[in-house]
Amino acid sequence: MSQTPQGICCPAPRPVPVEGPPAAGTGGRYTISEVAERTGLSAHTLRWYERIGLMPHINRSHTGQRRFSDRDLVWLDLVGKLRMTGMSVADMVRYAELVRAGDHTYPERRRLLAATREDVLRRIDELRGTLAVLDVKIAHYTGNEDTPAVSEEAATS
Amino acid sequence: MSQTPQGICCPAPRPVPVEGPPAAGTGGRYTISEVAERTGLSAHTLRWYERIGLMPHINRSHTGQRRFSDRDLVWLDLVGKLRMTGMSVADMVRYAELVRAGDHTYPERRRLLAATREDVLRRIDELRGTLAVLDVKIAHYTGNEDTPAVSEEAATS
DNA sequence: TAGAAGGTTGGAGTGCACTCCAGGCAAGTC
DNA sequence: GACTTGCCTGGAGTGCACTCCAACCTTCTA
Repeated sequence: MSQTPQGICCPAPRPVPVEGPPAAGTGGRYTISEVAERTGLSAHTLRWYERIGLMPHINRSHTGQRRFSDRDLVWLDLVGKLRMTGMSVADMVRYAELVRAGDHTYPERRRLLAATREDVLRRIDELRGTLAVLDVKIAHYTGNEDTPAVSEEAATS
Repeated sequence: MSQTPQGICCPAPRPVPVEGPPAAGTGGRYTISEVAERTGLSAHTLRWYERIGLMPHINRSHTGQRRFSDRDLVWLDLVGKLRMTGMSVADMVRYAELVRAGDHTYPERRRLLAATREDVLRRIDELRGTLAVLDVKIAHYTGNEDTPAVSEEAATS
C-alpha cells in the first residue's frame, strides 16, 4: 500500500478466478470498443481486467460478445479513480473480491480504502514538496537565461 | 511527461554513456553502502544510476571503489524529488545530460522542469478528486458496518 | 459469395525500473 | 593462512501493468 523510498512503483499481484455476484441487469448494453472509447482503457485492458477478476461478471450477447452495462461503467469509473491513487491492480482485485463476498466485508473494505486515503494524503504532501523544489530551480533558470552558472552546478541544477 | 488514461505508469528510457563534467572534489567521501543508507536507495540502484548516466562521474578510491561526495548526495536528493514527481528515469537522464552539457542548456532545463511542474499540479488535482471519492465510500462503509447493502453494490461499493 | 468490421481466446511479448547473481578483488581480524 | 566484510563487474532475471498475436467466429454490406 505504501511506497518504499526506492520502489517508487508497485507491489505484488496474482491472478484471481472470477466468481463474483450475479452481473448487473440494468441499463445500456455497450460493446467492448464503446467502453474502451468511454473509459480511455483499451479493449485489451478491459478483457485483461475481467480475466484477473477486477470486473464483476460481464454479460454476453448470444454470440458470446461482451455487453457492458451502465453498472459496469460505474465500476470502471471507480477502478479508474483507485488506479489514480496509485493503488496496485492486486489491491483493486482484493477489493473487488471483498465486494463480491458480500456485506460482511464492509469493515475490511473500509480499512482498505482508509489506508489508501492515507497514502493519497502522503502523496499529495510529497508532491507539494517537489513543487517547492521545482519552483526554486525554475526561478533560477529563468533569472539566469544566459548568465554563467555559479558553483554547485552539477549538484544543484 | 504526461500520462495517458491507461498507461498510468511510464515512458521510454535508453542507456546513455556517462561522460559529464568533472566530478566534484568537495566534502565527505562516502562508500556506496553509506549512501544507500542515507538515501534509501539500494547499492544496486546507485550503481545502475551511474551506469545509465543519471549521476555525474563518481570518484573512486585507489582500489576502484566508489567514493560519493556531498555534492553527489545533493544531486541524489534532487533525483529523489524528481522521481517523486513521477518523472521517468529517461527524462531524468535527459536532464542530467543537459546539466553536463553546460549553461547554454538553461532554457531547455527550465522547459523540462516547467512541464514537470504542470504534471505535478495535475496529479495533485487528480489525487484530490480521488480523495473525495474515497471519503464518500468510507463514510458509506462506516455508516453501514452491519446493515444490509442497498442496490448498486457490485458497481458502487 | 466475398470481403470488411468487430468480436473471441490463450499465450507470448513489451517497457520500465529495478534487483540479483556469479565470480572476483582488497583490506582487516583471528 | 583462513575467514569475513564490503566492494567490483557484466549480464541475466523479476514484477508490474499492460499490449500484441494468431487463429478463429459473426454479422453486415456490396
